[in-house]
Amino acid sequence: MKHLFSKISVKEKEKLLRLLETNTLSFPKNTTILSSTKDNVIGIILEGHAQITRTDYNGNRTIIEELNEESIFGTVISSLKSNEYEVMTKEKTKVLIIDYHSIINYENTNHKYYNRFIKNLLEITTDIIEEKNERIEILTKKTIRDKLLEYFNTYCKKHGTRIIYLPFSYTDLADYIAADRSAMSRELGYLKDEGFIKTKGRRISILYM
Amino acid sequence: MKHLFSKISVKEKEKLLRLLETNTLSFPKNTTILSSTKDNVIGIILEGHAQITRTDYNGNRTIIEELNEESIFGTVISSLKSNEYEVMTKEKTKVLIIDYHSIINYENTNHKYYNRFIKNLLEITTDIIEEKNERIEILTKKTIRDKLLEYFNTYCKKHGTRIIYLPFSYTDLADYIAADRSAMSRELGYLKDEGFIKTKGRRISILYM
DNA sequence: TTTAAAAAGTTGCAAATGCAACAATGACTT
DNA sequence: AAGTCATTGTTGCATTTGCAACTTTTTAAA
Repeated sequence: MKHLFSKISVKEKEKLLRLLETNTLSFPKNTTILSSTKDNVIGIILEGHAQITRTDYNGNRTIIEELNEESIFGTVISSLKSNEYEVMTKEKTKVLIIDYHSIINYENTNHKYYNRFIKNLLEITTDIIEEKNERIEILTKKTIRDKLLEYFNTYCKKHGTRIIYLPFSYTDLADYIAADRSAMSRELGYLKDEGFIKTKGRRISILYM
Repeated sequence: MKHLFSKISVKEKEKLLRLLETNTLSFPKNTTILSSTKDNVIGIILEGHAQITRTDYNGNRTIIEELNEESIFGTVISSLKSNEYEVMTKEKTKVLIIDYHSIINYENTNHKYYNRFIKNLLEITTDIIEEKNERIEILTKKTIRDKLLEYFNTYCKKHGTRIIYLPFSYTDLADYIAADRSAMSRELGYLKDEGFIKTKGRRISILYM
């Protein structure tokens, strides 16, 4: 992921943060940083570790995203508007919060670093769109098998490989493709039986084609 | 949708387009403008009318998006990278194509209108992310009923109303929520029977709570 | 090393859905 | 007004999937 402050010096960064509506906040472990804000904000993890989680009406909590140092999150980026989502610290965490409107409404176009910042943000948002498109492509497939194959294809194309190292657990994969975990497990079993894939832990080898 | 050239004068716009790698192209009716480009480009319809379509392996073509004057499309925005997609003119159409990398790599930060352009583009991309998030929210629901209800809720919240005027056909809605059209039709029937909604053509009234 | 807690695999079964085929309605054209 | 084409509604049936409940395996913690 591109960085919000790339090509901006530490001094310029400090100036920039003074121009915008920002807050540097520290949170203890297991605290909610953000939940369903109407305000559009962008947050950056300065130190520590947090997670975006979702709690559905059954009370099941799933982890949507891991946030480590330099990770970016926010209402502009994720769908934090729904009250099912929250950003929660997993350890003592320092966060920089920037009001999105103060970014957009700031009008002095002479500040080089401000313009660079906007451009960095643009690059990040286009990357995010690409990720979302990939996921939508998967989610619109009608069977679990097709969802899995689409996931495998996208992964392999991107990494130029036939061996997949899942970046998360199978439980998370089931969430990602919006399928029941046990049903997905069953489907993976079929794919193995039919000789399309081979797995060892979170390593999946693609054998077809 | 925000406009790519808002707050940029006609003269500035012309200067800008000379700075960037752009092409103004005219296409006759029923011609393919773009299909699965490796290049990242942004296109703007200057005159005419086109459609983003998708043709699946069965040969079924669906319309993904209507493009009218000032509409923006492109590999950065839609998932045009898959060869299932293409942008096709429905009448004689004039298009402005801008190379995405020439936008990002241009480094002279003194041009006010260039910076404004980047900012406009940023606003557009964040809007797009929001749209994609909404769709993902729908697509991750496990039943057609839940998908429909999520669609209704999002629509109503956004428009502040209990009456929905579908912006497209039921056939398209089925595509949007990734469900079989007849199965969706059946589910809408149940929702009517149970008194949750009432429909008249493409107007849907929400009766529950 | 033991213990606890996640994660992953398995399976029967009921429910939801896709598919196919066709009827009905509505919109548009000549 | 007739005819064509797209959209919408309907229904039987086979398939897929979610769900629940339980086992096995893996990982992390004490």
